[in-house]
Amino acid sequence: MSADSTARQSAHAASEGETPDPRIEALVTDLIGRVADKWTMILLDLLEERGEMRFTQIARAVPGISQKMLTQTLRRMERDGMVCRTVHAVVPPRVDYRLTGLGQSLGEAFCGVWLWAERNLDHVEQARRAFDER
Amino acid sequence: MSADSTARQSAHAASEGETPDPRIEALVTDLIGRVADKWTMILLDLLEERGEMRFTQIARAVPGISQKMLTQTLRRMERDGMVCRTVHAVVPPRVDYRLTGLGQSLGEAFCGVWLWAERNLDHVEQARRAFDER
DNA sequence: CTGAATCCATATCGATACTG
DNA sequence: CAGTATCGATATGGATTCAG
Repeated sequence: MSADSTARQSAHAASEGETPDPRIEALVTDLIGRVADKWTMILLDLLEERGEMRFTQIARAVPGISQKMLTQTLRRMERDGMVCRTVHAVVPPRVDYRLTGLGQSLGEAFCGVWLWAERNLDHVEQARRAFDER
Repeated sequence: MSADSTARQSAHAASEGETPDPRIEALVTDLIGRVADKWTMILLDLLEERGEMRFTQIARAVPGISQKMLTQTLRRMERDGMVCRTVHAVVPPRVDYRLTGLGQSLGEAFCGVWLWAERNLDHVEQARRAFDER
């Protein structure tokens, strides 16, 4: 980690310990907080793998999700500029969702986390069992 | 994204659309859900930047966090094998926290997400304003 | 089919007070 | 100093119902 963009450097530069310029920290934190929830990440991964999908198709591909959370998550992703929503004026209604360039770039950024999770899954579960035995 | 580990491939291989082997999906999802919360990510970043830190030191370095959440997050990270907790038998008490190898590797995996957030912060805020004006 | 709206249970988090 | 315990407000998420 230890991000080395100019923004983050300025946030840590001044007096090192005391959160010198909280504004950027706060914004980044907020953004990550929004972006890093369970469903957003799953949808990001799904849409990157499968390209354009319609509502019901997504719902079927993500077993645990409720229709409410699906709508909510897609809306927020649309608002954040991650996905593009296309409404086809047909009956029955048909709405397609696909990642924008911004969404794709975020998906790529998260790729490392997915790989890490898959690779270290056993490791984490083992650590948990060891911890719980005390 | 589109993780290409053997685990994930097997999860998507069989019948492509219908979540063929939900077990691995569920575990990865769960793991990411735990790992990707706001405070965990911030602590991960902080400990990677600063190395070993003690409790109060961390609390001061993370302005928004409550003492409750700090303890809770550190405990969960310890349980998941991300951080190592060292209690020094002195008075007043002194407890040091540092990332394990597992924690470091996760921090590195998240580095890309941090950089993305910093780089695309303006982009996202602009997208939100555009969306909200409708 | 694609939602929006409502109800309700639970989880989360911050504030506060107390302890070894 | 480094926690634990508790309370209350708020957020979150699922189930259900209704609508264009």
